[in-house]
Amino acid sequence: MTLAIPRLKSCEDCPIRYNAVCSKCDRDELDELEAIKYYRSFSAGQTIFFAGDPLEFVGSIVFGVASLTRTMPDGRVQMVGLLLPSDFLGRPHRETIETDVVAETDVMLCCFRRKPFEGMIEQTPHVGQRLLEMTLDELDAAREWMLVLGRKTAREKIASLLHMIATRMAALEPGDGVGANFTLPITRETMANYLGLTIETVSRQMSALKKEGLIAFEDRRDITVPDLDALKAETGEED
Amino acid sequence: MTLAIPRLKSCEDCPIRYNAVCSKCDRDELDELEAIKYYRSFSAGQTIFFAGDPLEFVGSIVFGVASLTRTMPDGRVQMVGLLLPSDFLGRPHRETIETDVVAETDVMLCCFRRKPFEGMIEQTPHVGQRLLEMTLDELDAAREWMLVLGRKTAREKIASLLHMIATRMAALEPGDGVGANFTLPITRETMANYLGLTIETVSRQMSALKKEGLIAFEDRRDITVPDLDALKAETGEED
DNA sequence: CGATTCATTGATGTCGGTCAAGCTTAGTGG
DNA sequence: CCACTAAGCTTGACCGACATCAATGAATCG
Repeated sequence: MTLAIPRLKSCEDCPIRYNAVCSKCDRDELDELEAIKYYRSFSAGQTIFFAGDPLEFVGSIVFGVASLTRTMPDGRVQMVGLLLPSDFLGRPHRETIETDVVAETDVMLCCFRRKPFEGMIEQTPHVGQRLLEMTLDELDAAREWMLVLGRKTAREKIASLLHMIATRMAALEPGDGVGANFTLPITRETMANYLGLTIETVSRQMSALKKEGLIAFEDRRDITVPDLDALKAETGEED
Repeated sequence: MTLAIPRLKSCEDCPIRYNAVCSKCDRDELDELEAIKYYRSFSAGQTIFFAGDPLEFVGSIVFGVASLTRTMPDGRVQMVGLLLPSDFLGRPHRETIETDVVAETDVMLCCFRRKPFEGMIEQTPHVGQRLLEMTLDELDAAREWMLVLGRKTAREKIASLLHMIATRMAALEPGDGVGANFTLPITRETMANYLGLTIETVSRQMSALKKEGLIAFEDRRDITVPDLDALKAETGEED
């Protein structure tokens, strides 16, 4: 598969200019970043990093979706993060990465070699500050997800995932505010790995939600949520 | 209950001077921090913050153990973080806190009012840099925990928790490197809330591990692990 | 048009939850 | 000092939600 890489002439044209790790940078700082950045593309299914790999670059998701997963020696898999456009990939000050990183769709990354980027964290305050904000947000999201994994039923887990994706997708391209339409960027297996379930349970709960009219889909990937609040009520987090 | 608050004359005497958010600060930066810091103590069982409270201060655990928990409307509880000495409490740039924070043991905090502290993050680079490191470490830990919650059996969960506590406690006061002795800072109920289990299951698995000699305890709180590697083997993360 | 991957659905099994009873320990007051 | 209480823990009996095993269907691709 070949990937059309949009030619981004400069950071000013970049779709994630005002959300990514560079969003607080002024003109000068951006020039510095621009000097060390390069783009890389991955097609759906490709592994970007294997757990244990030396972490040669960090960067931002420009478009596409990537997942972070951990695998146990006996093969059990748990997804521990889902990276959408503008999310940051990698861990400054660490020599290796401890999760697999997989492109769930075609992905384009804006990469920085790790060492020079670490230098920039020390020297250009706005990079470090933004990265701190983003990391704190991700920590909040991870803790939210711990509640999902530890205490929710299969049905609530599915509803939570669908609601989260619908909400995050909607933030990228807003709809009418009541319902939502989106293309699931992940397979049933990936959903199962995210939710700590089996694919059979995911399938059954999707069918149940469909039968009850909370979601609709024909081809398993294009999901319609007629009423986001009704779906939210199934997540177990409403009063 | 009254709490003996050790009089810490200055940061130089502080037990967490070289681990906490202040650890990279030089003399001048430390003076600035010292000007806005104050100590607060909480006795075991006290709630430090309720979810939704305005976040007036942030700070470091000087001694003791605190937990972060989320509660669902119907009462289900999931612990999402365990703070040991030197860990950071609070979220800069957020007006409210979204988890309950409870002192599991007597706790002493080194507090900074949030607003001035946020100013310091912008102006004294070593505070922000250290906080970024610590937040990235916490994110790694949260992701590790997602694997525990999503994919491990009850037995593996218990072994993982005991191994984690034993290891972290040992780092604070090292033993012989093979076994470990420690006082569980949390009740069975808190363990259950951390692991996404019920207290009955925790109790059963503790009894099972005890019967098999992997752990030993008389009074439910003082745990002996004769062989940390043997316990590790029960976590499911060994080859 | 097979071959392959992904998803759905059904039948059965099991791990951990629920319900319930009893035990241990610590604290309180007579 | 001992009775009384309450909180925390343990253990057993039973049950149900989700996993496992298995068969079939739908979509994609060479």
